Amino acid sequence: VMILRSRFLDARRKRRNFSKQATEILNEYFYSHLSNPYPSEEAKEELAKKCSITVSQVSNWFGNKRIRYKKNIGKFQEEANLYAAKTAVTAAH
Amino acid sequence: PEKEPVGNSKGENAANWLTAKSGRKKRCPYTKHQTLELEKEFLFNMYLTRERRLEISRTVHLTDRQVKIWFQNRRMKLKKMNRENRIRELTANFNFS
DNA sequence: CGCCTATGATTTACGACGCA
DNA sequence: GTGCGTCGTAAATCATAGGC
Repeated sequence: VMILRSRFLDARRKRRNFSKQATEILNEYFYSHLSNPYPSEEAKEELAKKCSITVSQVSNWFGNKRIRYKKNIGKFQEEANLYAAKTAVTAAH
Repeated sequence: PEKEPVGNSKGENAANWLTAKSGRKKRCPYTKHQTLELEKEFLFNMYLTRERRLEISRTVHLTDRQVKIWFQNRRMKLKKMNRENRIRELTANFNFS
């Protein structure tokens, strides 16, 4: 129990990158709303739940993503195409 | 409750978000000393009178607008910390109690 | 291992809106 | 009308995780 406790409390100190699945979900939303990538509070809550992160973390992620995307669209082109293709496939079925 | 609605109703309002907000002062990180003084004052009271604000702004060499905004931001930070601490306590209770 | 970049979080600064 | 409140955000910066 003590080990679990300390591990849990450490989790707030040490930053952890989000899981691959979480990043996947966030990117899917971002690139499928590229004309206006500003999720509502409700959408943020849903994304947070699906990604197992907090709403604040969702906000941080979108804030970082928007600024970094627009600072260098070229760098994200491949990623954009990838998710565009992915959502096109899921939409067709 | 849609915030940040610069006009924009429902429809397609394409790549306007890519437009940089220009004319804004560049963010300038405050010194340790400035932050410490502001934090001390915040501990004393979260809200400033005009008098106190002017006084502080002189001692830390910031404009009174900067001090006002710093307190606004600081209050938002505190609010966020409280929000997340409550959630953490609940989660901690669930794991081991 | 050290260096480097990607990434998540935090810090300034402001516009939009509310209220007294 | 003015002035300060919150809220959501842009943009820069910080801290460090992780890859090479």
